[in-house]
Amino acid sequence: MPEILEIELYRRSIEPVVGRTIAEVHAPDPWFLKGGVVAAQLNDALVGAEVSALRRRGKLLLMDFVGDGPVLGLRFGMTGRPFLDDGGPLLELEYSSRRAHADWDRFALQFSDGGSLRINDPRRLGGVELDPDEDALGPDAFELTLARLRTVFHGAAPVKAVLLDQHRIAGLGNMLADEVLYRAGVDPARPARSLDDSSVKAIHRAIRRVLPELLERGGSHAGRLAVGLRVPGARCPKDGAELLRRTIGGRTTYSCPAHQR
DNA sequence: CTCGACTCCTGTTAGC
DNA sequence: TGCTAACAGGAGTCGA
Repeated sequence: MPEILEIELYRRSIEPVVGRTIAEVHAPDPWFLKGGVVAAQLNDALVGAEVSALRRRGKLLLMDFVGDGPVLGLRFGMTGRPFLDDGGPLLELEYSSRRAHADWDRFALQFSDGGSLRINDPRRLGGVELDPDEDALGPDAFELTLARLRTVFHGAAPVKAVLLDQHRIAGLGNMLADEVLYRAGVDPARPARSLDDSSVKAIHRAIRRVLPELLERGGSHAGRLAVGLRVPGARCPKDGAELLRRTIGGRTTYSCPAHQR
Protein backbone atom coordinates (compact mmCIF):
# COMPACT_ATOMS: atom_id res chain seq x y z
CA MET A 1 0.00 0.00 0.00
CA PRO A 2 1.30 3.47 -0.56
CA GLU A 3 2.96 4.90 2.50
CA ILE A 4 5.34 7.82 2.62
CA LEU A 5 7.96 6.07 0.47
CA GLU A 6 5.56 5.23 -2.32
CA ILE A 7 4.14 8.74 -2.29
CA GLU A 8 7.65 10.14 -2.59
CA LEU A 9 8.30 7.83 -5.55
CA TYR A 10 5.00 8.98 -7.06
CA ARG A 11 6.00 12.59 -6.53
CA ARG A 12 9.30 12.15 -8.31
CA SER A 13 7.78 10.23 -11.19
CA ILE A 14 5.10 12.80 -11.91
CA GLU A 15 7.25 15.86 -11.34
CA PRO A 16 7.38 16.41 -15.14
CA VAL A 17 3.94 18.06 -14.76
CA VAL A 18 5.69 21.14 -13.35
CA GLY A 19 5.46 23.92 -15.93
CA ARG A 20 2.46 22.43 -17.69
CA THR A 21 -0.97 24.05 -17.91
CA ILE A 22 -4.22 22.27 -17.14
CA ALA A 23 -6.65 22.16 -20.04
CA GLU A 24 -9.33 19.85 -18.64
CA VAL A 25 -10.33 18.29 -15.37
CA HIS A 26 -12.03 14.89 -15.26
CA ALA A 27 -13.74 14.13 -12.00
CA PRO A 28 -16.25 11.37 -12.77
CA ASP A 29 -16.52 10.10 -9.20
CA PRO A 30 -18.05 12.53 -6.67
CA TRP A 31 -17.04 10.20 -3.83
CA PHE A 32 -13.40 10.80 -4.73
CA LEU A 33 -13.76 14.56 -4.18
CA LYS A 34 -13.14 15.47 -0.55
CA GLY A 35 -13.78 18.51 1.59
CA GLY A 36 -17.13 19.23 -0.04
CA VAL A 37 -15.64 20.26 -3.38
CA VAL A 38 -17.57 19.47 -6.56
CA ALA A 39 -16.37 18.94 -10.12
CA ALA A 40 -17.45 22.37 -11.33
CA GLN A 41 -15.39 24.09 -8.63
CA LEU A 42 -12.33 22.07 -9.57
CA ASN A 43 -12.88 23.06 -13.17
CA ASP A 44 -13.08 26.75 -12.30
CA ALA A 45 -10.05 26.60 -10.04
CA LEU A 46 -7.74 24.49 -12.17
CA VAL A 47 -8.39 25.01 -15.87
CA GLY A 48 -5.78 27.40 -17.21
CA ALA A 49 -3.58 27.05 -14.14
CA GLU A 50 0.12 26.32 -14.57
CA VAL A 51 1.75 23.84 -12.20
CA SER A 52 4.61 25.44 -10.29
CA ALA A 53 5.66 22.68 -7.90
CA LEU A 54 4.87 19.23 -6.64
CA ARG A 55 5.33 18.81 -2.91
CA ARG A 56 4.64 16.10 -0.36
CA ARG A 57 3.78 16.13 3.32
CA GLY A 58 3.43 12.68 4.77
CA LYS A 59 1.18 10.73 2.45
CA LEU A 60 -0.40 13.87 1.00
CA LEU A 61 0.80 14.95 -2.42
CA LEU A 62 0.42 18.68 -3.06
CA MET A 63 0.30 20.44 -6.40
CA ASP A 64 1.06 24.18 -6.41
CA PHE A 65 0.18 26.62 -9.17
CA VAL A 66 1.70 29.83 -10.49
CA GLY A 67 0.36 33.03 -8.95
CA ASP A 68 -2.28 32.82 -6.24
CA GLY A 69 -3.72 29.64 -7.64
CA PRO A 70 -5.15 26.96 -5.39
CA VAL A 71 -3.33 23.99 -3.94
CA LEU A 72 -4.49 20.60 -5.14
CA GLY A 73 -4.16 17.78 -2.61
CA LEU A 74 -3.96 14.20 -3.84
CA ARG A 75 -4.36 11.19 -1.55
CA PHE A 76 -3.80 7.65 -2.76
CA GLY A 77 -5.36 5.69 0.06
CA MET A 78 -4.39 2.07 0.01
CA THR A 79 -4.67 1.20 -3.66
CA GLY A 80 -4.28 4.43 -5.62
CA ARG A 81 -1.65 4.79 -8.36
CA PRO A 82 -0.83 7.69 -10.65
CA PHE A 83 -0.35 7.30 -14.38
CA LEU A 84 1.45 10.02 -16.27
CA ASP A 85 1.07 10.54 -20.01
CA ASP A 86 -0.17 7.00 -20.65
CA GLY A 87 3.00 5.48 -19.25
CA GLY A 88 2.86 2.24 -17.32
CA PRO A 89 2.44 1.89 -13.57
CA LEU A 90 5.34 3.08 -11.46
CA LEU A 91 4.86 0.48 -8.76
CA GLU A 92 2.95 -2.66 -8.01
CA LEU A 93 1.18 -2.41 -4.68
CA GLU A 94 0.55 -5.05 -2.06
CA TYR A 95 -3.12 -5.79 -1.44
CA SER A 96 -4.11 -4.18 -4.72
CA SER A 97 -4.87 -5.33 -8.20
CA ARG A 98 -2.03 -5.37 -10.68
CA ARG A 99 -4.43 -4.34 -13.39
CA ALA A 100 -5.66 -0.82 -13.99
CA HIS A 101 -9.13 -0.86 -15.53
CA ALA A 102 -10.15 2.43 -17.06
CA ASP A 103 -13.24 2.19 -14.83
CA TRP A 104 -10.96 2.71 -11.85
CA ASP A 105 -9.72 6.10 -13.06
CA ARG A 106 -11.22 8.31 -10.35
CA PHE A 107 -9.63 11.61 -11.34
CA ALA A 108 -7.56 13.01 -14.19
CA LEU A 109 -5.95 16.21 -15.35
CA GLN A 110 -5.53 16.82 -19.07
CA PHE A 111 -2.69 19.19 -19.89
CA SER A 112 -2.54 21.63 -22.77
CA ASP A 113 0.49 19.83 -24.19
CA GLY A 114 -1.59 16.68 -24.67
CA GLY A 115 -0.30 14.79 -21.66
CA SER A 116 -2.36 13.72 -18.69
CA LEU A 117 -2.19 12.67 -15.08
CA ARG A 118 -4.65 9.99 -14.00
CA ILE A 119 -5.29 8.52 -10.59
CA ASN A 120 -6.37 4.89 -10.82
CA ASP A 121 -7.77 3.57 -7.55
CA PRO A 122 -9.70 0.27 -7.48
CA ARG A 123 -10.94 0.60 -3.89
CA ARG A 124 -11.62 4.33 -3.93
CA LEU A 125 -9.84 4.96 -0.65
CA GLY A 126 -7.89 7.89 -2.04
CA GLY A 127 -9.23 11.31 -2.86
CA VAL A 128 -8.74 14.78 -4.23
CA GLU A 129 -9.07 17.98 -2.22
CA LEU A 130 -8.77 21.67 -2.94
CA ASP A 131 -6.63 23.66 -0.51
CA PRO A 132 -6.22 20.87 2.04
CA ASP A 133 -5.35 21.76 5.61
CA GLU A 134 -1.66 20.92 5.54
CA ASP A 135 -1.11 21.93 9.13
CA ALA A 136 -3.49 19.27 10.34
CA LEU A 137 -0.61 16.91 9.63
CA GLY A 138 2.33 16.46 11.93
CA PRO A 139 5.90 16.90 10.74
CA ASP A 140 6.89 14.82 7.78
CA ALA A 141 8.56 11.59 8.90
CA PHE A 142 11.64 12.36 6.79
CA GLU A 143 12.14 15.60 8.73
CA LEU A 144 11.37 14.21 12.16
CA THR A 145 13.76 15.35 14.89
CA LEU A 146 14.40 13.53 18.14
CA ALA A 147 13.15 16.55 20.06
CA ARG A 148 9.86 16.47 18.18
CA LEU A 149 9.51 12.72 18.57
CA ARG A 150 9.92 13.05 22.35
CA THR A 151 6.85 15.29 22.46
CA VAL A 152 4.48 12.80 20.83
CA PHE A 153 4.78 9.87 23.20
CA HIS A 154 2.77 11.24 26.10
CA GLY A 155 -0.53 9.38 26.07
CA ALA A 156 -1.85 5.98 27.05
CA ALA A 157 -2.30 4.83 23.47
CA PRO A 158 -0.09 2.03 22.16
CA VAL A 159 3.16 3.29 20.67
CA LYS A 160 2.16 1.89 17.29
CA ALA A 161 -1.10 3.85 17.27
CA VAL A 162 0.91 7.00 17.93
CA LEU A 163 3.23 6.29 15.01
CA LEU A 164 0.20 5.82 12.75
CA ASP A 165 -1.48 9.05 13.89
CA GLN A 166 -0.91 11.42 10.99
CA HIS A 167 -1.61 14.45 13.21
CA ARG A 168 1.49 13.66 15.23
CA ILE A 169 3.83 12.28 12.58
CA ALA A 170 2.92 12.38 8.91
CA GLY A 171 3.80 9.53 6.63
CA LEU A 172 4.12 6.23 8.48
CA GLY A 173 1.63 3.54 7.54
CA ASN A 174 1.02 0.09 8.89
CA MET A 175 4.00 -1.70 7.40
CA LEU A 176 6.52 1.02 8.16
CA ALA A 177 5.30 1.35 11.73
CA ASP A 178 5.80 -2.38 12.26
CA GLU A 179 9.21 -2.23 10.61
CA VAL A 180 10.35 0.71 12.73
CA LEU A 181 9.30 -0.93 16.01
CA TYR A 182 10.81 -4.25 14.94
CA ARG A 183 14.16 -2.60 14.38
CA ALA A 184 13.92 -0.46 17.49
CA GLY A 185 13.13 -3.52 19.58
CA VAL A 186 9.97 -1.96 21.03
CA ASP A 187 6.71 -3.82 21.63
CA PRO A 188 4.04 -2.06 19.51
CA ALA A 189 1.45 -2.52 22.26
CA ARG A 190 3.38 -0.60 24.91
CA PRO A 191 1.65 2.54 26.14
CA ALA A 192 3.46 5.47 24.54
CA ARG A 193 4.15 7.22 27.82
CA SER A 194 5.84 4.14 29.25
CA LEU A 195 8.77 4.47 26.85
CA ASP A 196 12.08 5.43 28.38
CA ASP A 197 14.36 7.82 26.55
CA SER A 198 16.58 5.09 25.15
CA SER A 199 13.53 3.52 23.48
CA VAL A 200 12.48 6.86 22.02
CA LYS A 201 15.99 7.31 20.70
CA ALA A 202 15.94 3.82 19.22
CA ILE A 203 12.64 4.57 17.46
CA HIS A 204 14.01 7.84 16.13
CA ARG A 205 17.13 6.10 14.87
CA ALA A 206 15.02 3.39 13.23
CA ILE A 207 12.86 5.95 11.43
CA ARG A 208 15.91 7.86 10.20
CA ARG A 209 17.49 4.68 8.87
CA VAL A 210 14.48 2.82 7.54
CA LEU A 211 13.08 5.57 5.33
CA PRO A 212 16.13 6.21 3.13
CA GLU A 213 17.03 2.54 3.08
CA LEU A 214 13.64 1.29 1.95
CA LEU A 215 13.18 4.22 -0.43
CA GLU A 216 16.29 3.05 -2.21
CA ARG A 217 15.06 -0.54 -2.16
CA GLY A 218 11.82 0.42 -3.80
CA GLY A 219 9.23 0.90 -1.08
CA SER A 220 7.72 -0.01 2.26
CA HIS A 221 7.33 -3.69 1.35
CA ALA A 222 11.12 -4.18 1.26
CA GLY A 223 11.71 -4.20 5.00
CA ARG A 224 13.13 -6.91 7.25
CA LEU A 225 9.66 -7.60 8.61
CA ALA A 226 8.36 -7.77 5.07
CA VAL A 227 5.45 -9.22 3.18
CA GLY A 228 6.67 -12.82 3.22
CA LEU A 229 6.75 -12.71 7.01
CA ARG A 230 3.35 -11.10 7.48
CA VAL A 231 1.61 -14.46 7.54
CA PRO A 232 0.45 -16.54 10.50
CA GLY A 233 3.15 -18.79 11.90
CA ALA A 234 6.13 -16.94 10.42
CA ARG A 235 9.30 -16.76 12.50
CA CYS A 236 11.52 -13.83 13.36
CA PRO A 237 14.53 -13.74 11.05
CA LYS A 238 16.57 -12.31 13.89
CA ASP A 239 16.06 -14.87 16.63
CA GLY A 240 13.67 -17.50 15.29
CA ALA A 241 10.80 -16.77 17.66
CA GLU A 242 7.31 -17.17 16.25
CA LEU A 243 6.02 -13.73 15.32
CA LEU A 244 2.95 -12.39 17.09
CA ARG A 245 -0.04 -11.34 15.03
CA ARG A 246 -2.30 -8.90 16.84
CA THR A 247 -4.62 -6.01 16.12
CA ILE A 248 -3.16 -2.80 17.51
CA GLY A 249 -4.45 0.65 16.67
CA GLY A 250 -7.07 -1.12 14.58
CA ARG A 251 -4.44 -2.57 12.25
CA THR A 252 -2.96 -6.01 11.73
CA THR A 253 0.33 -5.93 13.58
CA TYR A 254 3.28 -8.31 13.46
CA SER A 255 5.98 -8.21 16.08
CA CYS A 256 8.58 -10.44 17.70
CA PRO A 257 7.87 -11.39 21.33
CA ALA A 258 11.54 -12.19 21.90
CA HIS A 259 13.31 -8.98 21.03
CA GLN A 260 10.52 -6.36 21.03
CA ARG A 261 9.95 -5.33 24.61
C1' DC B 1 -7.69 16.72 24.24
C1' DT B 2 -7.33 11.61 24.09
C1' DC B 3 -8.44 7.21 22.45
C1' DG B 4 -10.96 3.11 21.01
C1' DA B 5 -14.73 1.58 18.24
C1' DC B 6 -16.93 1.91 14.18
C1' DT B 7 -17.58 2.98 9.16
C1' DC B 8 -16.48 3.49 4.41
C1' DC B 9 -14.53 1.66 0.02
C1' DT B 10 -14.05 -3.04 -3.26
C1' DG B 11 -10.70 -6.50 -5.45
C1' DT B 12 -8.65 -10.68 -3.96
C1' DT B 13 -8.46 -14.94 -1.85
C1' DA B 14 -9.48 -18.84 1.21
C1' DG B 15 -12.69 -22.19 2.01
C1' DC B 16 -16.78 -24.68 1.51
C1' DT C 1 -17.09 -24.74 -10.50
C1' DG C 2 -19.33 -21.13 -8.22
C1' DC C 3 -20.43 -18.83 -4.38
C1' DT C 4 -19.71 -16.41 0.18
C1' DA C 5 -17.28 -14.32 3.77
C1' DA C 6 -13.17 -12.61 5.46
C1' DC C 7 -9.50 -9.58 4.67
C1' DA C 8 -6.60 -5.60 3.55
C1' DG C 9 -5.61 -0.28 5.68
C1' DG C 10 -5.98 5.03 5.20
C1' DA C 11 -8.89 8.37 7.01
C1' DG C 12 -12.89 10.42 9.07
C1' DT C 13 -16.52 10.49 12.70
C1' DC C 14 -18.49 9.72 17.15
C1' DG C 15 -18.97 9.09 22.02
C1' DA C 16 -16.99 8.13 26.58
